[in-house]
Amino acid sequence: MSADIEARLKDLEHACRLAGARVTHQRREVLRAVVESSRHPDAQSVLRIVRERMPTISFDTVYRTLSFLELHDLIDRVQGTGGRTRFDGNQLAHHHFICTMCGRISDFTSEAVDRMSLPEAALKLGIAASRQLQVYGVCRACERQEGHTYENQEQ
Amino acid sequence: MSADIEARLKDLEHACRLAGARVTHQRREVLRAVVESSRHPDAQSVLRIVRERMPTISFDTVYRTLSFLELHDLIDRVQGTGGRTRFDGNQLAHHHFICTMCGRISDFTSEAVDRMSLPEAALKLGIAASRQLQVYGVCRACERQEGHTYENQEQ
DNA sequence: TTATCTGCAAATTATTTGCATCCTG
DNA sequence: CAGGATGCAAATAATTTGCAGATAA
Repeated sequence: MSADIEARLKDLEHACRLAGARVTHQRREVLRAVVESSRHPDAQSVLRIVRERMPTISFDTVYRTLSFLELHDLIDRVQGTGGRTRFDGNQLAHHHFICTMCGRISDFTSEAVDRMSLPEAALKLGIAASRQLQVYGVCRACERQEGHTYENQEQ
Repeated sequence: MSADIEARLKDLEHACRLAGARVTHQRREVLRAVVESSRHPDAQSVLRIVRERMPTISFDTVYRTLSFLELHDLIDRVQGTGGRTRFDGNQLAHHHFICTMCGRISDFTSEAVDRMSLPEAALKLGIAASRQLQVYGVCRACERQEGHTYENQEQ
């Protein structure tokens, strides 16, 4: 899913131009970090990733930039299991598999879900704009771990 | 959705007995507040509601109790639009309509979603245990407001 | 009784903000 | 050059925790 980062940077430039905002290195790097990671990183992870290329960036700039990118529809804010807000750079329609053991969020697509008509009950509530299915379960990695619970990690 | 609160209080007693924990007034009232509200309240709202019947309850007890109830599968933790964690007392399979304007979360059910088979892509990620569809859009109330935007509330 | 809970206050953790300086356009 | 952006440090907001007294079983 590490998408076409160049195209996404173009989108950033476009959004900045439209907003009369500036295309800074920080904005580029934060966007790159979120888009290139398939882990749906939280602000702290984004800071860690961006610091590899730009050691001087600060935490508050990361927060400000993430909000800026979200405001201009370049990334989404999602919530996982833990307390921290996480960010999603995948702008294509997709759904989430959320591991209830490790908190990992993985993307998958489903035309069936995208296309299915919503029940009356939902239509009555308002005008729907988008939808996302969240599937909760145990991911492959944790599943393997779990099988060995009795050997290496009680509870 | 204000369900059968008596049955839910029985569940609480059962869970407490099982855990060797005590059935306190605070636990009863916090559970009642979450179950009887269809608004998916955050901790602050729960505090406000519970204080009507129990003026001395403190914020930290609310937090501790919400965690206790979640741990024993009596309520769920959900994330809405804002930053705060919200709680869901509806234990039946259901889905959410989330208003992107006011943040209101409303429940609806859908057998179609509950029963549909997941795509290969999702099955490959791990063992799915449950699923929930999140529909984002504008709720009826905000829809009405929006129509009058130009008259009463610019932006 | 007696181990568990609660309320209080203080501690953490996550996120936001004021301000002087810096950098993009 | 000039106004928006960054980095620093300090402020808020949300949530958690230690402890002594209160309470359910």
